[in-house]
Amino acid sequence: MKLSGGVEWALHCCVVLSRASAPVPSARLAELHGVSKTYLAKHLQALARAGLVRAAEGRDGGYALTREPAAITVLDVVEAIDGDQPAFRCTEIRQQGELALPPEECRVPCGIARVMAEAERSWRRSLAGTTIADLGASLDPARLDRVLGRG
Amino acid sequence: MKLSGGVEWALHCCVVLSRASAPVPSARLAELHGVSKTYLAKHLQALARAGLVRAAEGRDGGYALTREPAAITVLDVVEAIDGDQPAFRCTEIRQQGELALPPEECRVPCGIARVMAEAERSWRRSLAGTTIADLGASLDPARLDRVLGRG
DNA sequence: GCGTGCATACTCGGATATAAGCTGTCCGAGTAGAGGGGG
DNA sequence: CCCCCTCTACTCGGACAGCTTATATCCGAGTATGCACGC
Repeated sequence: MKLSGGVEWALHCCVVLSRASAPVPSARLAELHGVSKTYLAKHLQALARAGLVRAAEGRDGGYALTREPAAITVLDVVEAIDGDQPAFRCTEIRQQGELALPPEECRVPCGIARVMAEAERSWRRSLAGTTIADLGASLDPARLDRVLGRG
Repeated sequence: MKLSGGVEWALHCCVVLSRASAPVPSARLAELHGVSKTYLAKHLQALARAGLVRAAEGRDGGYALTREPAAITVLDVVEAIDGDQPAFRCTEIRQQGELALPPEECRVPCGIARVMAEAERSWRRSLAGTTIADLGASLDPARLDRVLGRG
């Protein structure tokens, strides 16, 4: 199991945006973090599709958060980048092969699927317990504006 | 994020092995579940490398569990198939680019990495709370032996 | 009748092709702002 | 002095290759069993 590397980039970008006083272009965000500009742009598009950020076009445009940082959880960002499909997908093996169960015994979900789903719920609940505001608390807005202003 | 499809196969196989009275060949396990024989064999090798099952060679050989089913957790199987590396790997973005932090401020792990690691711990803890014995409770050993005996 | 040796068929194990998804890149469409000209 | 038009430069957005990883497969090495033979 591997999480897309873009998740880390997107989280750092959201933290920066939460403390920025004006929209920040995607190329600028890439420079701030030392990552690929074009590839980061792709992930920012995903954040925009999920409704977490809004793109301002034209000169002096860029990305900005659509909500208060305290209203955006880490889970929101992870799902925007990595998709909201569960990591484990039950293929109903219990109904296949020689050991197949009759359909009347398959009204309730497979026990294996239940365990995996419950674990993912724990994972999501944990991620939803931290917001962008929490992560951005240690970032000095003055320092950010100074770095952004020079650009 | 996507979990290897082999995890589901491996879990079902472990449940069968926990209720079987003799070693079961990999080809037989594949027929029981209606999946690819050769590919399942690959995953069973992974279980053997992890020490969860033991392969008996030669005629009437096959796979058997090495421990009591109650001593094998779902997490053990997941890590055997999918690897024990964390899904999120911090690349220390905070130390790269124009917004890089000085090394003396990076003694403690990055806040983002901490959140992701804690979520994975919750996920693993949940998976470790169920054993193969729990999953196999609903499988009738008599029926299994009947299906295996016909082979 | 019993022990031994052998042939056999069955098992696993690793090395090998194929497909999918993530990673990374490029160029075109659209827009907000700045500057110049006219009223 | 104010308003309007144009022009430019900058932004995003989707379409296009490269590469690592997961998926699926094949064939060879090794071994426990069953049988035949000799004692």
